[in-house]
Amino acid sequence: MGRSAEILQSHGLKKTGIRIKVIEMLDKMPYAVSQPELESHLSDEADRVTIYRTLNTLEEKGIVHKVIDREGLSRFAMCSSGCSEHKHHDEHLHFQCTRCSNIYCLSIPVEAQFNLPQGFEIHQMRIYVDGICKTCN
Amino acid sequence: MGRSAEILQSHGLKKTGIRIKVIEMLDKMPYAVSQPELESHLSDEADRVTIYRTLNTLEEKGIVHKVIDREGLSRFAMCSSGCSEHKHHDEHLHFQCTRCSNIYCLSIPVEAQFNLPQGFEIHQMRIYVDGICKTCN
DNA sequence: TTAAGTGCAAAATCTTTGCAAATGT
DNA sequence: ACATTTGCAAAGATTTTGCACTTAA
Repeated sequence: MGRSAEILQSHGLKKTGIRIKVIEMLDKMPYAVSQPELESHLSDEADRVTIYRTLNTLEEKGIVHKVIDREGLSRFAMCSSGCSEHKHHDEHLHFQCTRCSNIYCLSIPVEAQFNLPQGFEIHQMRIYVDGICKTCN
Repeated sequence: MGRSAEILQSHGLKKTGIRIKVIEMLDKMPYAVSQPELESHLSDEADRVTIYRTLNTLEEKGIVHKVIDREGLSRFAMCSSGCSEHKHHDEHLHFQCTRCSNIYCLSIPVEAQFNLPQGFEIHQMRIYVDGICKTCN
């Protein structure tokens, strides 16, 4: 059984053709993929609505995570280990290239320091970096 | 002449009623305001389309800046000094409350350290913090 | 006076929902 | 067999565009 099928099975999801193809694509891509990108790769095999539903399901189960880009559009990437159904461990750094717009989820250690004003309580931090990616550079 | 009118004049924009009202509202609010919020405050005085166009114009001129929230929706806040027509100095910290969803643009010093992989070049960093704001706490 | 701004209608995107048909287990 | 998933159509939500009318300078 392939890695995609294993992932689905271990999360209690049916191993359908579309889910496997979506996971395989996200697994292969070094950056977060938008729904339109997925759609154009799967256009003859899957309906747009099914792709939306697949992505939502995979996100709910902690298999992929959604990254909102600079423009407010959703992009999806495989979760690193540490995500589960109800908690996304999503403290890595998101790098969006200003040239190709691709978002790379970089698993690098980040240290950040700041003092929130009185009364503010932090739960989670998300860091976005804009710049030029290794492919465009 | 009021502060809003002065801002418009100094950026070479006509001082229209709607623009003044939008700036006054953003100026008053301690957090970033969404288009729907503005719309409900101005519904009898301005068309939805005009609000969109006003916000875009003000953003282009460096008067307000747009913050994309967790859900990918746009919210707008007055720019701190340091923004100009072509460059938004937007390195402050964005705090979004998980309870009321309001986004506070906090002008506090932030120190962040990380090493990007070879070939990645940073231009700008954006930090988003999720948690509980001072009003909900 | 006249270039810019506004309102209305309509379109373009992106995303979700309802329901019947198809599919995985 | 049966609950889940899929496809299609339709609706929602957000944002943009076209064009005639209005307004600030």
